Parts: sequence; C-alpha cells; structure tokens
Amino acid sequence: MSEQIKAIFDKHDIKITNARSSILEVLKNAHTPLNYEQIKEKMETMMDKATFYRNIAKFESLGIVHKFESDDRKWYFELSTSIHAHFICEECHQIKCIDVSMGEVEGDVKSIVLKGTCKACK
Amino acid sequence: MSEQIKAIFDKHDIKITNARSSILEVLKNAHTPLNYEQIKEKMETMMDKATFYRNIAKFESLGIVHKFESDDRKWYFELSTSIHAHFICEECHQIKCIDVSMGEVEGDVKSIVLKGTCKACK
DNA sequence: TAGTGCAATGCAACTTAGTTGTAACTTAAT
DNA sequence: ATTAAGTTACAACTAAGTTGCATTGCACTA
Repeated sequence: MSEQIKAIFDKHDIKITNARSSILEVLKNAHTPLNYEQIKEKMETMMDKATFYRNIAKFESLGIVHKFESDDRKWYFELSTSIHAHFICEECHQIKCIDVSMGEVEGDVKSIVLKGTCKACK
Repeated sequence: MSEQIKAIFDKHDIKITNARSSILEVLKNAHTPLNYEQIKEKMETMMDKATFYRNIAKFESLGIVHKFESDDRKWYFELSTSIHAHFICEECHQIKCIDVSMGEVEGDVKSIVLKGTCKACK
C-alpha cells in the first residue's frame, strides 16, 4: 500500500481492508475518472460489486472520492482533488479533465460536467 | 396545439401525433427540465413509456429536445434553446438554469451541468 | 372519400447499473 | 488470544430505460 493511500486511512480513521486499499490504489494510478467495470479490470483484489459500491459510498461521504454521471448511465469516480471540469465526448465517449474559469455561481460547486463533441471527433 | 409546436412539426417534417404534441406541449410550458415521471404527470394524453422514450430519442436526434442526467439516475429533458448551464443541488435536488461564462473549450459543447449545494441549502 | 403503405403505438418481456438483507468473516483494540 | 464492531460475499431485488412484435393510425393518392 502506497504512502498516499495509507495517509488517507490515517486521516479519516477508517479500517484498512484489502478491498478499500485496492480501490484507492487503482484510482490513485488513474489519469482519468473510471467507472465500476474499468476499476474492476484494473484491480488485483476480487470483490463483490456490493462491496465496491458500499466502499465508494463511504469514500464519497468522507470526501475522499468524487463521483459524477456520464451519458452512459454509469458513474465515474476519481480521487478528490481541486475542482475541475470534465468534458465528455458523445461520439468517442472519452472523458477529459479540463480547467474552466467561470463567473460567480450561487452555492458551492462540487462537480462540473460538459458534454458535446470533442476536437478529434468534430 | 400551439403555434410554436406546430412550427416544430412543419420545420422537421415529422408526423403529427397526439403523443408527440403532448410531450412538446408539456416541455414548452415547463420552466425547468423535467424527467419522465414529471412529464407523465403533466400530460393529458396517456402513452406507454416506450412511446415516450422513442419520441424523445427522435426529438433529440433532430435537435428539438436536449437531455442530461441528474444525480438520481434519471434523464431530464427540455426544449433546445441557447446553450446554458444547469445547477443541480445535491441536497434539495432542484435544478436551476444559470448563465456561465467560461474560457475557451476544445470542441463543441452541448450541455453543462454543475452539481453542488445551492444557496438555500447551504 | 376510400384505400394503402409506412411509420407510430401499446404491450409485455427484457436489460443492467446500482441496492439491500443477512449470515459469515476481519479488523483492531483489549 | 478474545471479542465487539465494522466489513464482506452471496443472492435476491429495484427501477429507468430498451426492444420485439402485432396492431393502429397518419397522410398521401386516386
């Protein structure tokens, strides 16, 4: 288990389990948000989907992980970092992290998703 | 059937049916994007959900209607207008249309969804 | 206005991402 | 090592949206 993941467990005072460190390790190494299927493929530990979703829910409530919906009725997950936007291409379904500067918005923004057609598909 | 709806049928040269005009009429009168259940409640014409979703898909492909996913695994629909963003409150689940000005983005943007906590819930 | 072809509809069965109940098992603290 | 509290696997479930197909209805022609 990497130092970064260990620090997360320490900080939030939750039990260290194989399932949890495995999920976080995959998310740490990802360069883009991933859905359940994609995370499952990359994980070395086998686990039930119920376990996966319950842990993801816990991570989310602790602010460790951030989730959003794409246009395929699937949820995508990533480790929480600074607020940034995601561009989802409706043609190739690739997800790209982008920086956006926007005017003032009422309320706390936790996630920004743009959909459309990417440069390559245009 | 209102003039506005009639104009849509004329423009796109598609068959006028009760189901179609009923769906469009509801969307025309809505001040906010609606999901299937909400549209169903407001419609006077009864129709099967298969009919609803097939027509919505047709409207979408013609650019008449715009769709996006909220955080409840449901799709929300509205008549296509100028590009604007939607703010979805994760507490009260209300959807608010907002204007955002953002820097240049690669590709064509068709939808923008922000999620977070709205002013009232904060 | 009656007839006709093709598109739209209703029904029912299906798909699938995510959820829930529960008994068995781990973790971590004593 | 013991033990209580939290975690896991398994299987059954939920519900939004989809699909196949027989029937119906729109709109065009004569």
